[in-house]
Amino acid sequence: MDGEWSDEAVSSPTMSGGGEQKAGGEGGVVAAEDCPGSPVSQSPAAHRSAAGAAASPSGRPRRSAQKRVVIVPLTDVSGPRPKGVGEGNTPTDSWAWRKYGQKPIKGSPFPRAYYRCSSSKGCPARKQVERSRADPDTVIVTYSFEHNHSATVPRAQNRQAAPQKPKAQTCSLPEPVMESEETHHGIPARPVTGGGGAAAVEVRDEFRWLYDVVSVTSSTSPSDIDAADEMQLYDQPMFFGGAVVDTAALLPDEFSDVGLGGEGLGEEAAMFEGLGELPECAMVFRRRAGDGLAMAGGVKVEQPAESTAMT
DNA sequence: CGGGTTTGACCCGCGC
DNA sequence: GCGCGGGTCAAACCCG
Repeated sequence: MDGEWSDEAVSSPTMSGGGEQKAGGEGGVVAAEDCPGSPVSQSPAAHRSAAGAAASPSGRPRRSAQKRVVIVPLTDVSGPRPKGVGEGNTPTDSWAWRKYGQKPIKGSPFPRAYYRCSSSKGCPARKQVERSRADPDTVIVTYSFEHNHSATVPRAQNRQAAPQKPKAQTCSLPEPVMESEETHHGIPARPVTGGGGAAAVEVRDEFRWLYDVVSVTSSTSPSDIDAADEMQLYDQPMFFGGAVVDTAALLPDEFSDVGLGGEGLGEEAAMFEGLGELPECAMVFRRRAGDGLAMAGGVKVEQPAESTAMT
């Protein structure tokens, strides 16, 4: 149902059985799941053992941590990466992410990349980036654990992250981003102002590696994309022009059943509270909720039953 | 020199 | 008990 594949939902068999979720059709969507008051683990991923142990005893240990799922339309984020963007991520937000692994996921043509917060040594914050198999145009970013440090990283620190990755791999990508895709998703690249730019950029960076994959499948004029991308990401307030979709949409068909167009602002509100680590996203949510942007450039926040319950 | 990315291998948990 | 899949760590390489 609801598509909460994160947290425990992830472990649900649905996910595995899921086939391709036809995303609600929207693409730009950002869903975030805030965990109930889960205390941010101190160092869940510190060690594999820790990870295993940290996890829940009965459910999925490794993935059981609280997770926030953010779905972003590749188009929005997808950018040929102008140039100083890193491959995996850039802390466009206040944190710096370091890629520590990438693995192909069964059933998904796209690999999943794993990132850890490099802003702080002991920061347990983790993030997983993968393209939605249902909507290759969208990227699913799953945030796990919260940062145990202030998001305010001195620009100096960010600086390294921002300009980081010039790697040549980028050159191989023809740039998959297609403007049409936006339309395709129904996402008119909404400029959701609000400082969400960071998020967008962040996503874009992460997608870099995704682009590779995308490029293989589809190709578009890099120039156009580039321009468009920059415009969207830079000229505009930068945000995922995404529409609000339910996580379910991105999830396998099974999840697509959901239809929450925007139910609950209350949930979002609650989630915002827990979005300490996702300031940008939080803003977006708020915007959507308050302005009613809803699918336009909003973000859908999906919370686990627990969260909802607590709310 | 430091930081980050990439790739491979290893380990853990779950399902059958 | 075995197999599969997922997640993380470690080593090597590259770039700034």
